[in-house]
Amino acid sequence: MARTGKTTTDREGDTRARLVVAARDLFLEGGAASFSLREVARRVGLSAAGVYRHFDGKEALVAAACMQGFTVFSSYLVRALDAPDPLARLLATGDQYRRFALGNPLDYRFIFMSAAEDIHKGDGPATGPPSSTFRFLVDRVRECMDARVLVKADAEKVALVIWAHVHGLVSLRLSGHLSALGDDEAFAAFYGGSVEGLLRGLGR
Amino acid sequence: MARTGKTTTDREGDTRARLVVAARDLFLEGGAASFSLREVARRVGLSAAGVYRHFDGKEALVAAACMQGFTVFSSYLVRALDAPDPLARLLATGDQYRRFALGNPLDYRFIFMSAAEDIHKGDGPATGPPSSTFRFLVDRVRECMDARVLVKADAEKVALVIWAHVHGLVSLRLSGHLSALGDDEAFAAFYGGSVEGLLRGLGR
DNA sequence: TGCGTAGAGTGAACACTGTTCACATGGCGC
DNA sequence: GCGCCATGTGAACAGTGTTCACTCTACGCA
Repeated sequence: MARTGKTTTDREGDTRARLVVAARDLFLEGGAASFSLREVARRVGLSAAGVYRHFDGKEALVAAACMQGFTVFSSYLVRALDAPDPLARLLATGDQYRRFALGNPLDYRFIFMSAAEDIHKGDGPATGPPSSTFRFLVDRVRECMDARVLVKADAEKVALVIWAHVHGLVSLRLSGHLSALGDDEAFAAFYGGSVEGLLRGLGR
Repeated sequence: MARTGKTTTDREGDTRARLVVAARDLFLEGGAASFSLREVARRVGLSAAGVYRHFDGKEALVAAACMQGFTVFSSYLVRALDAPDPLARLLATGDQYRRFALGNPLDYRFIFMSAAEDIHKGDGPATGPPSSTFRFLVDRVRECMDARVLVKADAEKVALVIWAHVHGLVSLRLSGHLSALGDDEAFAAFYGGSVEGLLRGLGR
């Protein structure tokens, strides 16, 4: 059985890590459709069978490659904390979300647009990386409620509504259905007005 | 070159149609991942090479199979016209959209969650089946504006906002990220409240 | 009536893919 | 020094999409 946890020796961690970066490179080059375990092995100078010493199969390999997307995502989100007040931080959170999605479309697709069982399989409904970043949004919402800029309500449910709204805009954009809006800047403007309308309805 | 337009003889239309239904069956059984051109050919009693007399390749075959999803989608949407007044028709449109997505997840994924170039490739931004049904939503929005239940504004942009909101809720649900909400009925309730909040912000 | 042609369908082949198997090898602990 | 175990290998298997040269059959036309 392949080792899925932490590394034991330097050599093992070495080739495993090299497999992950090669897999990530290949994934970012052509997406999931043209992803090939054998090609990854080729780039690392390993036989195809050798990959199975480190990963349970193709799916596990691409999953490991995409896990790095979560780190990138977090690095975007955390910048929202620089904003001066609760409402600005909430809006900045959405802005960073949009920036991440448009700047890293393949990562975004994998994290938010594929069947979730593939990622955090078997766990409860509130586990896995997406939900850990979701808590970040809940905190921003609660902050706004405490500051009376949003009406008091179930912060988690309000956060879900905001998430769904932003995700809807962003994922339609990534799928090309909002291409009529123009370039990314025009989309950003549309996005801003849309979120504003939603927050208005949420009782500000 | 394979014939992509209308049928010429009965026999040709026959096997082409049989290929499409077999492809659709297979697609609905296992999704795009386990879809195989050879398996479709097998079910129809055709050699794999024979498929290329009717379709340009695997992608064209699954695209043709999924085109039927648009018909199903339209049959859902049109029921919204039974509602008595403009606002009810707008809300019913969203409801039917949600019902279609949850009842036909694979069709929904193909139509709204895959890269749009794969579907209406080469055409302008405002063509293809998704936009023809989008006009249905625009009409419902305009209807509401005429009846003063929504503030007058660019109906297309307001429709985009509503579409994105509903799509966000539905696609997060399909990806499993909203499973914490409970069963489909609980999700429907959440969905209703969410859309209500959005429309409130849109100036009702 | 016979002929030619165009389209439908075929099997074989090619170049891939993911996965498994028996086997080599090299470094580490006892 | 010996044995063990993780690491790695090549070969093989079953399957894939796609192409190619080849049949066969039905139809239009002289």
